Amino acid sequence: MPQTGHTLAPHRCRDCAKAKHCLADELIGQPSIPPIPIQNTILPKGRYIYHQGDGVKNLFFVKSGSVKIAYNNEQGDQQIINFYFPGDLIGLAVLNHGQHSASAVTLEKSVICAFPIGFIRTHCEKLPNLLSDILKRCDAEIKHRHETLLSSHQCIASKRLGDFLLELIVRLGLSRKQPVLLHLPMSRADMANYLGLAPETVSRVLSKYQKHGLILAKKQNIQINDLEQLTAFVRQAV
Amino acid sequence: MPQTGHTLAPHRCRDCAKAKHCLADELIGQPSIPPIPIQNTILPKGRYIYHQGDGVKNLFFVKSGSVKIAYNNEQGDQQIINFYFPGDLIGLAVLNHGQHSASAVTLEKSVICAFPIGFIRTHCEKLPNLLSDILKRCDAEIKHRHETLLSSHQCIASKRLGDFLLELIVRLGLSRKQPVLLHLPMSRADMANYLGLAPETVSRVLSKYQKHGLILAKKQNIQINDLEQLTAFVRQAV
DNA sequence: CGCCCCCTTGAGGAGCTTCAAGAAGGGTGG
DNA sequence: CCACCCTTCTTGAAGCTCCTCAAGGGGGCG
Repeated sequence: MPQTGHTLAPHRCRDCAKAKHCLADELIGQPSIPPIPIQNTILPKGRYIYHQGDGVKNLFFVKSGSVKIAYNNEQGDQQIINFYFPGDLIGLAVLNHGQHSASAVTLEKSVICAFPIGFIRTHCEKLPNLLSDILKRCDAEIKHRHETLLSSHQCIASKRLGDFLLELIVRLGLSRKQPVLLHLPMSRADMANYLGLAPETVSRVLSKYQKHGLILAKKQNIQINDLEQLTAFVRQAV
Repeated sequence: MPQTGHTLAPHRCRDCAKAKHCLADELIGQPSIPPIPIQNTILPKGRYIYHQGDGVKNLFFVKSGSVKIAYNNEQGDQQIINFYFPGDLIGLAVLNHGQHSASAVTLEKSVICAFPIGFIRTHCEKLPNLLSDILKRCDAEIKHRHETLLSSHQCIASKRLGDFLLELIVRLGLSRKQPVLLHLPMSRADMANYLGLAPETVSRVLSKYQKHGLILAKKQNIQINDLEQLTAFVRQAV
């Protein structure tokens, strides 16, 4: 991790309130495993966790805040690959790789935990749950990328965006008690880039939803009034 | 590998004419490494090498022919992820994974070589070149997926298709002496699905290229008359 | 020889983008 | 604390790309 953030005091996983939702769950109370040399860092908005091309040294656990992963090609065009939220692990599908295929940037003030890859490699055989958890997350990640590609090739804008909102509700573990209050840490431009749309189109679709009473969109905050109807619309749409 | 193909006689890498372009290159003449239990199979057109959801047991090397990788969602929609040609390795980015995230199907009569993953895991530390070759291929694969996603979100049909043709020329190692003769083993529908277009659009773009004298399209066979102009067009297009 | 599938071509229209202008919100400096 | 600015978001109008629907052509295989 670059020296751009504020590094907190050295960290013991057994003291971490989030350990249950983290890789480290299994590591707690394993006397045979040495303490993990965790870097626990608090980063402001817009800070790079790593840059595309950097060597892969850590897996990163999002404790709070949110992160976008962005790929840049030689012409300077950007493609946002995915967004990450508390409980997510960043850097998967790169466990074998020499360098990061894209950059990771915080979308808001975030606390990020760094796990040295070397440690995971060394101890994964003693910790079968650790490995199987990583594999499960990898599988989900790859499936997600296939799904989004399929969706961006075959579905209209309002379905893609609706799917995105519904997915966020699930991933953020929001209560389904209505109205659902959804905070979007990314800009309209980021959402649009991720979904393969123009920012104006994202605005228009949200306005359309609002006109039908499904949601109430106030910049970064979306209040979802009718989850069933939104779900029904998304299911039925192409 | 399913029992749907014709399994050739047990195979020794040192006898394989393609070994130089294969994982096995380094394995030849290593007395400390036991012989690889290679399955060498000849498959007709349209045969599955593996199905989505199957357990991952092998990496597959394409010795001849071609293969498409296709993801199917629960609704039965399909997304073609990539195409593979002689010299390519299938099953990368899954070295860590329990099951295949998509299906692999031959596009024509093909000879496919199966490397047991377990063997690779066991011996990769004794064979640094083997591992670094795999990592290099993985990196290229991930970068390729980012590029295609970016392209399908930002570029018009004729650029996407032109890029695809130019990429195939490079990947197939075709001589750049004009006219370049390019054989497309996949159907128009497969190309369209991969590029996120309608089959009719693929036809129309090829016709447009032909009208401008850049290519001569005869079903599966494309004769590229003016590689420079095609490249120039693709570079300049959005 | 005939069937079938794939490819091609045309016409029409839907959906999204682009361009442009205005509104709203957050941050900064006086 | 207020005024200003700048960025981001919204909304409108026009235009273009691509899709859908439909019909015709060609090659391969039985």
